[in-house]
Amino acid sequence: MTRSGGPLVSVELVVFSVIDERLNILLARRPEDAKVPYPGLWSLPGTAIDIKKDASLEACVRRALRTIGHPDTAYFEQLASWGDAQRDPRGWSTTVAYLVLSASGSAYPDTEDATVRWFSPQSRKARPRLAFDHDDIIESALIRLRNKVEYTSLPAFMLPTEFTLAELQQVYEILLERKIDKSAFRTRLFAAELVEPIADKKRIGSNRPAQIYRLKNRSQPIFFPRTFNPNRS
Amino acid sequence: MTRSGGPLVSVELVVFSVIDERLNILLARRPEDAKVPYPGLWSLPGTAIDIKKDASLEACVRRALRTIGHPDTAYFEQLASWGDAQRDPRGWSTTVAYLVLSASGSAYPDTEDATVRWFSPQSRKARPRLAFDHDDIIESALIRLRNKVEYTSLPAFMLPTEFTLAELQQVYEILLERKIDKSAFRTRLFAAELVEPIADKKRIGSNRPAQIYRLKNRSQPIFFPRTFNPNRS
DNA sequence: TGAATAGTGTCTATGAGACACTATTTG
DNA sequence: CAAATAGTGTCTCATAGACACTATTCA
Repeated sequence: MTRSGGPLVSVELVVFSVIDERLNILLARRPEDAKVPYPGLWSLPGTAIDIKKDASLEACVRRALRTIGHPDTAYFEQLASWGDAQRDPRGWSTTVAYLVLSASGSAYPDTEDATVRWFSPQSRKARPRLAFDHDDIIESALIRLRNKVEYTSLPAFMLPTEFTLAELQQVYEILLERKIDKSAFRTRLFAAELVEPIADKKRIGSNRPAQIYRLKNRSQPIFFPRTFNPNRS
Repeated sequence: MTRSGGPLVSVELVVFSVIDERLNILLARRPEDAKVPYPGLWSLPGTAIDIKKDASLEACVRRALRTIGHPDTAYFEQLASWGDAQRDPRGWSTTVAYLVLSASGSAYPDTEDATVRWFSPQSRKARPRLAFDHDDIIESALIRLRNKVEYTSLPAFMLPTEFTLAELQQVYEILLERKIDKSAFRTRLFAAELVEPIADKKRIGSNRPAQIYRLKNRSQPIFFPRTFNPNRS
C-alpha cells in the first residue's frame, strides 16, 4: 500500500524550570544552514517524527529530550497540536507540543555559541525572535502551566525529589507571581496528601531546621479541590 | 524541496449530544471495502488531512463536520493527539481528535444501513466494536467532558440558542449523572454572568411559565470558580 | 382550588485567607 | 538573648449545599 505525502509531523518541547527564583524556558538554536527554514534562529527543541526510530509520540518526546542532553525521565504531558499550511515554509506541517517540567539543576553550558540554552524572560517581547509559530506555542504552554498551578501539584515536578515546604511554596509563588499564605498552603497540601515527611531528615540553616518531604506519588500530579485565588468575588 | 513519507495524519471527531435525556455519540460506518482497514466497522467520524483542501486543522474539522451532514458551526475544541506505529495497520499514523458539542436536534436517519448514527450507550461494553483505537479516544473525550462540566458552561453548547434554566440544569445533571440543587445552580450561573433573560419570553406549559434565556457569549465557554461537587471532604 | 413547576430565602458547614502566635535552631 | 525561619492556632468571610418556602400558570 502506498503512502503518499501527508503533512510533516514533528514534536516540540516546551521545557520549563525554575532557576535562580525565576521561570526559565529551554530554547535550541537552529542550524546555520541556508537549506532549512529560519537558520540560526532560536526555537523550541524538538524533532520530526522518525517512523523508523520512534514507536510512538511519547517515545519521540523521550528521544528529543535525550537529543538535547536532558533526562528523559522528566515529567511531561501533551499540550496541544498545531497544524496548517502556513506555519512551515516547506508546506503543510503538524506539530504535537509537549509541556515538560524539569527539576532545576539540569545545567547547560551558558555560552554564546551554545546550541541549547535557558532563557529567563517569559514575556514575548523579552524572548529572542523565535522560528515558526513557537511564540504561540510558548504562550499556550504558559497559560496551561499557570492555570494548572492553581489547582494541581505540577510545581513539585520542578524540584528535586526531596524538598522543604518552604521551597515548594516558593515555586508556587514564582509561577503564580503572587504570595501565598503559609498556613493555607500547608493545610491544602496535607488535605490532598500530596507529600510525606522523610523521618528525621531536616534542612539545616541558621535557624530552626525544616522538615524535608517527598512526593507520595511521583508518577502523576494531584488535583486540589479548590484554587489559591484570593478574593474570588 | 522533497517531502518524504512522514506519518499519516487525520482528524477524528467525538461528537456528543443529549437526545431523549441521554448522552449520545455520533459514529460513522467505515466503507465495505476490503482495501481499507476495518471495513464495515463503526468508528469515529473523521478524515485524513487533505493538504490541498484544508488550510488548517480547524478547517479540516469543519470539512469533516460537513461531510457527515453536521452544521460546521458547532462548538468544538481540540482534545488531544494520538500517534504510534501500531494503531493503524497501514503504518505510523497520527490523529488529532476534537471534542464536538452538538445541540440536540441534529437528526440523522436512524436506519439499519445508515452510515452515520447516534449511539446512546456510553460504556465501552455497550458500544459496537470500534475501528482503530477509537474506544480510547472516546474514553478520553468522556473524561474531558465530565471534568469540564464540573466547572465550565460547556453543557450550554448542547442546547439550542434559547433555553430555560431547568433545561440547562437537566443537561448538567445528565452529564454529571447526579442531581444538582436548583438554588445553588442558579446562584452560580448568575454569579458567572453566563446567561441573560430574553425579555418577556416564556416557555408555556401546564404550570407557571419559565423564563427563557440565552448565552451572553456563544463564542467560548465560561469557567466557574468552583465545582458542583457535594461533600468535598 | 389543586397540581405542577418556576423561582427565592435562609441556615449551616466548610475551607481559604489573614494574621498573630509559638517553636527551634545558630551565633 | 537576638535573629531568623519553621510551624500552628484562631478568626472571619464567602459560598456551596440542603431545604423549605413563595409565585404563577393551567385544568
